[in-house]
Amino acid sequence: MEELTLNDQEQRRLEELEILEKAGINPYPYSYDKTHNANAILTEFLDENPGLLSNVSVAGRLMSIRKMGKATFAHIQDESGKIQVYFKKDDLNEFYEQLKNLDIGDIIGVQGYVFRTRMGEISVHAKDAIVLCKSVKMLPTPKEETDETGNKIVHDAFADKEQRYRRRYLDLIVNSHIRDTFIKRAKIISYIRKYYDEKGWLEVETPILQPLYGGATARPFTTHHNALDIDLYMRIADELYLKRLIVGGFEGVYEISKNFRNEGMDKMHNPEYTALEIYVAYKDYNWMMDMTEDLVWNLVNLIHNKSEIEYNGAKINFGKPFRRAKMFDLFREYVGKELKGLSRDELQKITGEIGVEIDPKASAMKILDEIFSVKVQPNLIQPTFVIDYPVEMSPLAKKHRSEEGLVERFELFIYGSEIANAFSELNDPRDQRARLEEQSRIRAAGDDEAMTLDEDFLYSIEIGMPPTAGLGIGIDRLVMLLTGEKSIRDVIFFPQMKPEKQ
RNA sequence: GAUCCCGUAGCUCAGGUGGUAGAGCAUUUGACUUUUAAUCAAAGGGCCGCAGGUUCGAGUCCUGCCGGGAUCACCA
Repeated sequence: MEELTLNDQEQRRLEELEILEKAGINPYPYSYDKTHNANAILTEFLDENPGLLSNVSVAGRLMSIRKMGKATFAHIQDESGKIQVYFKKDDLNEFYEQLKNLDIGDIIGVQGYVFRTRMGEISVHAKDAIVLCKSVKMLPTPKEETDETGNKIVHDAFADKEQRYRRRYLDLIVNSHIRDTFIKRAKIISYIRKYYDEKGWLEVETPILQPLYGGATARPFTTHHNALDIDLYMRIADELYLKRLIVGGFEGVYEISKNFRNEGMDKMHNPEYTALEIYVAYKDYNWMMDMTEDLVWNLVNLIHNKSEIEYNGAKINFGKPFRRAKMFDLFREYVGKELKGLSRDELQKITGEIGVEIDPKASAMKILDEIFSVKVQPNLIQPTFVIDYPVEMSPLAKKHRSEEGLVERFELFIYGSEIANAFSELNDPRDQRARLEEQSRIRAAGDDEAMTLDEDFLYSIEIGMPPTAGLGIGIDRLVMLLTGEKSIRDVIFFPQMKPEKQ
């Protein structure tokens, strides 16, 4: 028990528990035969033929009780929704007496027939009922009202975000609509699996504990393996392992992986988050763009049954094809200047002119990145593939086939947020070694986010990787977009929170 | 990490210039055999986030700390 002292209501519930037991009732029985969920009853009931549901059993959590002497109405809530239950003293012997020992929050099973009340609500008339779990703590108790226009008004909603995140189970019980967000999340992930599996690509698992971390620029979590007495890092990306599998002969592999990044938290970042990465041999980034577009289009239609959605007041149209724009063209469009080929100092001068603040020590790459995120990115509301990045920004991407100084890379932006990142994967071992060595120099110069040099990965590239297209998608952000949620914490069941200190 | 705002009953919230802690819902008792934010009558329930300080007196003023939210910085 968290608290040593019980409040009066907790004490009372424990007393009720004992009363039930003394009456020979097990408040925690082992199973219950449930024939229907709440939603099934509501959809299957026919006023012309109520006999169809003359004997059903439902089970769920008591969410409201309205006692009227010798009759009692209650709502129980199961996974599918709520159903009203009607208890009539004459129809129930000892259970009606036990009703006074039940509270909101207890789980019960009810068997009886379905009917429509005078007030018009489809309800289960109880012939028998049983306690399935006695709750000994109070539940936050919102009340719902339906106004004349049919809108639901919730009173005293359990709205404290901190409590909602820390005690997600309460949030799920009481704010039942948030359940939908997580059901959609599960649908999205399972659709992605189906989409890839049907194409014959293999879902794989690669190490979360890695002796060297790589595949992205980010600070890792460090942990320690006792038997080996070595430090290990929790993965920041699975890219380097998935490419090893392509080297090994698989021609399409994907992983839906938890990545861990030791960085700040806010409504777009949780220290652990879910990424999808996929690598397909003999393909390039153009092909991957088509595939990404098709996948995202399908997901939007899966969730919304149409290809235009509204997010935070903005209409977003996923009609194919998505806009495709070269990075430096976007700079011309939104900054009004040609930034291609400019030196670091020239870029810095421009930041002053256009009012973008940068770290005075920032590299040319970082300055470009900063200008992009301040001046360009917020304008990319409609789905936009930004393509062809400077080589320095992308140490794992293949040099552009026709444009000097660029790589074949795209990122998909929607509502100003980066959803996907992909490239024609670099498979020239000489170039790959040179790029990672350059990263090591940057790292040695003090940028602890630059990539580490993974000799085994280089070895695998030296063995030879076929031409390959690779893609990463931030699943949490995609789910946010598709469910309309504004904070990553609302699409993760248990977001990271600071521990509460006494 | 920085700035601003917030923390009072199980939940949602009130508590001008400091003066014995409030409401609605929830809970308890009673009435009520088709109610629905059920209703009516009565009752119980609080380390006012934590710790200091100012004061005769602090929920209220000051300082520090803990937790949260928003914005910014880093990142996906």
